Amino acid sequence: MVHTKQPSTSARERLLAAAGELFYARGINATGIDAVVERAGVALATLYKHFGGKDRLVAAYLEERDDRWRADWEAAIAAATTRQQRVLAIFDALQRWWGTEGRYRGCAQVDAAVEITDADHPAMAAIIRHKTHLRQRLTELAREADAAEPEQAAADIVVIYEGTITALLLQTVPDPLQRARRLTTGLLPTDSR
Amino acid sequence: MVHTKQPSTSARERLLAAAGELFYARGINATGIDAVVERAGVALATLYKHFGGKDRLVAAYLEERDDRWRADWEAAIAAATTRQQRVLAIFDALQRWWGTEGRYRGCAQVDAAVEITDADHPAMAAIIRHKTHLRQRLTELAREADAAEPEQAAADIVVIYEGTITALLLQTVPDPLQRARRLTTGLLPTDSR
DNA sequence: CAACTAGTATAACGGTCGTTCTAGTAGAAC
DNA sequence: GTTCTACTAGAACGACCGTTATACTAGTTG
Repeated sequence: MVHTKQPSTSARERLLAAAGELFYARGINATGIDAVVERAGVALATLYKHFGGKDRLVAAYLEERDDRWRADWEAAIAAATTRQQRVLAIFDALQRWWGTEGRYRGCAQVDAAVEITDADHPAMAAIIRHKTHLRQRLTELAREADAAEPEQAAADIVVIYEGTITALLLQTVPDPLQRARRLTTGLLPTDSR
Repeated sequence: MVHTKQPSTSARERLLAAAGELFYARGINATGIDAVVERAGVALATLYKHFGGKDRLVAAYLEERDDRWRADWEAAIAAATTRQQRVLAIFDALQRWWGTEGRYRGCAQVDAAVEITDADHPAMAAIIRHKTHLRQRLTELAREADAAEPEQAAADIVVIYEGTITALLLQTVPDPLQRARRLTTGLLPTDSR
């Protein structure tokens, strides 16, 4: 049989897309390399050519997701009208992801941190990178919103943010996003507009 | 019921102890049944005799941990001096667990919810049971502390609590426990004692 | 004594895991 | 026209997975 059709997207992109769907939906450890390859419609050797192994594919999956998250978050920040709402925009972005995912499974980086126990795993760097940026960007936003202690406010918001994600995952609490916005608002000076 | 309590203490208990250590430290999916059996110093058939399979062993592991958590939490509540501090006692108990675990891996029930995707898994009931009790008990404590809306306060505290656990796991934030106590205190009326 | 119980040790089952290897094809570049 | 690149299909690997089965031991109990 002749297989002349050239794929519209590159093999690497389709591998990342397949890995993104399967790792997030079924978990990293429960998802075999064969399943990723099959969903991507790609040869097994191509995966090893591009990523060298499962561990590095997992790391790439987390970084790709981080990139997308940052873009969506920044979009939500840009759409906010007040400096206070720019801080709250993280929950707008979270709400969007929560509603968009086929079945919400929480933060991919946190999930990975739960599944991976080896500290030397290449995915660890991606997890730390994601959470470090989260805190730094929130600190900037809190400072712009005239928070008395921007670093402290940002750290508090991180706690609230992580709790919101878990609450959305477990469905243990009604309206966690609304709660998070209210709790966060209490940490910021009232908007001068 | 003819099946009265036999003095079969060691085998079952040692299986639960081994499962508790391995599942929590290495994750559920990454821990094989053989490793549990080996650590427990027990025959493989004994595991199947008592639990019928891995899924039910996982569920038993989560329930055993929930029992221990409740006991420690209640002890922390009993040790608190004011009604406000009785609400905050959940963070005393959390701090104790965080400091006691060899290596803290977050809430076992949340970790299990991340690893398990099948909604029919017997462990799901244990997870829901744990989180439901959490909210109900917090509601009682908030009511006793004269919170204006005990259910709402308890739900807020759950969000803060879950966020604290994730923050402790990822070490992404300084002093999450202190933060949680301060945020929670803001949700309660000042103590009249 | 005989039956039952709880436990032991060991082997085998079909299946999946991540990884490596061989061999081949289509198209672009030199 | 040959080489190079990106990809394909498929097989094989040793290891481990959860589960089941067989056969045996020791202590209790009727």
